[in-house]
Amino acid sequence: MELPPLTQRFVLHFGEMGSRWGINRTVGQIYALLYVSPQPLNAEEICEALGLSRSNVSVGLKELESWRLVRLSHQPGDRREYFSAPEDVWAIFRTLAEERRRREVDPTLSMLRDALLESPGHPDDQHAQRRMREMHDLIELVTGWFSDVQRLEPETLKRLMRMGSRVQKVLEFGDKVRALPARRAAKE
Amino acid sequence: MELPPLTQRFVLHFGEMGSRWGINRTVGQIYALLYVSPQPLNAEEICEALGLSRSNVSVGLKELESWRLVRLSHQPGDRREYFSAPEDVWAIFRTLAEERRRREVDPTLSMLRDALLESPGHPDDQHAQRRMREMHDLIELVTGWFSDVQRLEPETLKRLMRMGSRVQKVLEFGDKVRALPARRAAKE
DNA sequence: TCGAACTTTCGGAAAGTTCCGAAATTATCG
DNA sequence: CGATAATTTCGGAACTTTCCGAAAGTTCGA
Repeated sequence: MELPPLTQRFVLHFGEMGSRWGINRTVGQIYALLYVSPQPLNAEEICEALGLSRSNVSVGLKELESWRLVRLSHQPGDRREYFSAPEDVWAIFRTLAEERRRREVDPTLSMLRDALLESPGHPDDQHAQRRMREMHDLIELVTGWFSDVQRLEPETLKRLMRMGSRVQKVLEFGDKVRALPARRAAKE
Repeated sequence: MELPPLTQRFVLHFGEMGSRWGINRTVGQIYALLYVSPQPLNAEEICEALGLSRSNVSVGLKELESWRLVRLSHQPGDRREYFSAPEDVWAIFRTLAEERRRREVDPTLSMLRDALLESPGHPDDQHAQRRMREMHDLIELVTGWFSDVQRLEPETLKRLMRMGSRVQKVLEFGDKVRALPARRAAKE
């Protein structure tokens, strides 16, 4: 691997972090490289740059595709596939959040939904079910809110985030102004 | 393992998910058990309930402690340690978010900060650094906002989340009302 | 301070993951 | 329809993680 120094540091760091992110070192390195690369790269170039075997890179790219984190493109008069990360870092963030949700929370949510339909006989299971309901409600609230917010324009989202906890003020204020039954929030 | 059926399903599910969450099966099962258990459990009881070795449970509990996800308690006249999950599922959620941030994003943020102080010589590194800045700014914005919001009361937070994307409206509204230099947001 | 009750650490077997090179497969061009 | 370039799959070696039982360490009452 002979990359310019900053790029190298970035790539190696992502490789190390890979395990914590639930992807492996190779996949982390590949994505880091694509992310900072000024132009799309083909598989061979990735092997070259990172000192990985061709097959390993192939599998790594498939993995990244399954995360919807890479874009494919072609160069005229060249039938190799070229890979790149999306330009917009917010798009990457959103995809990551969506995929993580799909893999890490949806299965649990559906398991909880099923469990809540049962009528437990054992008293311990009755308590367990109450706990599951608490967890279920929290997850629904958080993920539902997340997908709402994800539909906002990046600019709106940025503005919202920069407000931080000052939203609270606005919220209270808004409440007072439109304290009319017709405009009340749906649930609760 | 002979747990009542609902509890059993919950425990097994968390075990399976464990790998996706970055903890292992055993740790997932232990936490699931503590979460639904009507009272604190000692290590021996956990072994018993889940059919795990004593040492394995010991390590698993240490792991959960390092995540700050378990509470320790004692029974009068019994010097074994009793473990439980916090009552409040929001507290669990917050701890999880904080720890994940600490482990999964802070190291990257600090690596990026360092990288942004350099003056890259290679042109590819100059591009790389621009990309790193984009990533850095996004992470700072998101995590900063997160820690702001985390300081809100759970009730306020719930209200905020139930509003979903309607916040946008309130935001625009608030903007119009207090369109005075003195109250402008700090950054932009 | 001794010993019983707990807890943790250690060493290694079993299981799982990563990653390579070779072989097989697929796609594209003449 | 081959020939050839590109990609994917396969089999197995190297490495890592998980998890047990045994040994060592800690804590606390008598």
